Amino acid sequence: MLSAWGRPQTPAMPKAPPAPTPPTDRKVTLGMVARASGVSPATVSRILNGTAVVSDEKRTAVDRAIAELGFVPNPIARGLAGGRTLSAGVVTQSIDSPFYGVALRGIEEELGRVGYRPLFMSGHWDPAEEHRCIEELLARRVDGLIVLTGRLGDDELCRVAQSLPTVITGRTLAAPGLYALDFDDCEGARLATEHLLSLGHRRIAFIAGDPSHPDAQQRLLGYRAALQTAGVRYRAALVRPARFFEESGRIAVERLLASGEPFSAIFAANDQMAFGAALALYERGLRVPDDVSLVGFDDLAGAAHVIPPLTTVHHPGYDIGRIAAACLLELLAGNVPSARLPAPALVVRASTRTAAAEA
Amino acid sequence: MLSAWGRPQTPAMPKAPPAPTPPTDRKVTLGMVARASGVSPATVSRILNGTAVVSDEKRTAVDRAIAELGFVPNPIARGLAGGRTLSAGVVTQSIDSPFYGVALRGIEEELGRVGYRPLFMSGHWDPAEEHRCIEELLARRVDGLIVLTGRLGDDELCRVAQSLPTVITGRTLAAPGLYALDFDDCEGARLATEHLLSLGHRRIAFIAGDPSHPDAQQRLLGYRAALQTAGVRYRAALVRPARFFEESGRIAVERLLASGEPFSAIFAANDQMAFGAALALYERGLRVPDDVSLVGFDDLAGAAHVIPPLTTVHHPGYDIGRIAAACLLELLAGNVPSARLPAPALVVRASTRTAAAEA
DNA sequence: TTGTACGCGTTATCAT
DNA sequence: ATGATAACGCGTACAA
Repeated sequence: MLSAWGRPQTPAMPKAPPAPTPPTDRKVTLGMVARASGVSPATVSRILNGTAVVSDEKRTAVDRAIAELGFVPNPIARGLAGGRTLSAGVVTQSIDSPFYGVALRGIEEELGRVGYRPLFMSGHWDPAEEHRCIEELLARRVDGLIVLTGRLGDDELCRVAQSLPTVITGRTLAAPGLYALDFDDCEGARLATEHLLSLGHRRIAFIAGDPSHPDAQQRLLGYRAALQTAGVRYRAALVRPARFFEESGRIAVERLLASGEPFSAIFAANDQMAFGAALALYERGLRVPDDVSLVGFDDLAGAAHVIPPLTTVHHPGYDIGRIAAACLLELLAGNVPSARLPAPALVVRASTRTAAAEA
Repeated sequence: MLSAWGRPQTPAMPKAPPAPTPPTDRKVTLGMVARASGVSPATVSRILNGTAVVSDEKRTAVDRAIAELGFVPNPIARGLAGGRTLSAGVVTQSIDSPFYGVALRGIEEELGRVGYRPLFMSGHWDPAEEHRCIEELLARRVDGLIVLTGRLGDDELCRVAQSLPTVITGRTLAAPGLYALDFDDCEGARLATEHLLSLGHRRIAFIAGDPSHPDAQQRLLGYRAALQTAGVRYRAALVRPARFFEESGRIAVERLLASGEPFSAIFAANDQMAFGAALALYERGLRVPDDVSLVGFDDLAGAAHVIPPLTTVHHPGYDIGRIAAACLLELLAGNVPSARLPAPALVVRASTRTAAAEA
């Protein structure tokens, strides 16, 4: 292995061929194909779309012409004439979000299987911006829409869905043209809290995320539900709002520490805040999990490789994207989707352990 | 702060208005605006595009009609007629890459300032796939192209640039219609290594990244250059290839440890591998920075919040995206871009310290 | 300054 | 089964 690095050598060329390079001249139109193969444009179109039965001889002639000229249909013209653009609008919250990123990948892959392309736009958790995104997407004549959670009103979503097949994640909602895919955040949070409780923790702090955020609300509910089931009193002083980023989680824990309120475990409403929480503890000389147990939520790609590897609730971003896209495709095909999201599952790693004897 | 969580209350509504909701009926065409305002379609078009001077009375009449009807120009039709789609193709490597993600955000923001939209496609570091992405983007008639690094041959890139304004990052290249934005990876790696050397480290391991990856090659060069300048012998046994992911970095360090080759510091060619390296050390009971100093490359969003906060080379992904987009816009406007990328800079955090006395 | 007429590349609706 | 012909919504010569 190392030898390739130790001594000079001819640069390792990537092994893919130097590009197939068909005559793919741009500007080859359907009309040119028609003329070249001695048929009418309509026939070429029919062959391309399988719209009608065409005689075999014409078909082969056209196929040959297409190959020889390197014809590529123009989606723009297709969109104008046929009303389909083979593209789907996707409203995400931030194109570089570590969680939604994998969802976008799922969407891209699933859509790509049938020639559809996603058009991504970021709403930044702002209803007004999300509204603008949708307007723009509508203007660009996307064939369908996927909205990843977001804060848009249910009513507006339903309105949009009337004119455009729409899949929404992160909420439960039913309307014509709309399909909702809800993840059970509450149950996930319950699992996380229950895990901590089963390890003997009783004073479990909760870094809650933005109170106006629907996911955050559900996770808080799950936390409270688990506490209640276990007969552990809910203490408002152990619950800290934050803003879903590392720094925010860190500050929340610093304040918690400063407040003097005792706790032996922390459940953060997402992994990023959990990372920040871990840092705050570290800076105070507190060790995870020996002094404080820590659980996150999302199971980001990095969660398995932080120190110590983070126990967290698996939030299947990739599947969410893939399934949302599959459902949109169903809607576009005139079918009624029936797919559902996987249930949340706890991933136990190294950031949690049994509680020391407690007061 | 906490009170909002502790007791029930009316749910905090996001403060944005419930959507402006103009009469925005879809299907309002330019022709309808023309009729409604008593002018010709051409005049409406001219007003929309500022193509010619129009009398004030007609202009106001048209503006009013546009507002009243809620007219939105159809980009599809615009694309067909005018040849411009107001969209730019972006070939990235993976839509969920932690590094390129912020670059995409930069692109999205910069392009959005002038009404342009990015069309993202993932090439997955495969020249054949990148080729397909470009074909698809060409078919969709994007006005320009941004390619984020990638492995496509220089020759093919130049060919594409002849028919489509193109900005490429991660290499130096000049051709008509093409603008290249190269980041000095070599210098960045030199800075990192130099930092370690200045702290007294002499046996510095290098987790190198994929040898076939251009960035990896440059970073190796920088590492060697710094060593040479300092008169420290290059040891092939301290250099380990890996694949730019956490797990890969972890395995590389495990092997390094198993090899028995002594070292007091590790420089990883990207942050993700550095995270993996830190984990491998942790699992062996080795502490960062007390036992081993660690430096990464990229300065990912998470680098400041891992334990301990990672010393790393700042790789300005956001700026790269923003600047690439700005350059493409220049190209589109017929100008010659001249922007350059910021120089690499070392960010010293808590993962490095002076070397203990060495053998 | 403004309007007319045509074209962009494709699909859809008629005929045949 | 196939071919004219008319949209699709807009930009742009060209003419006025």
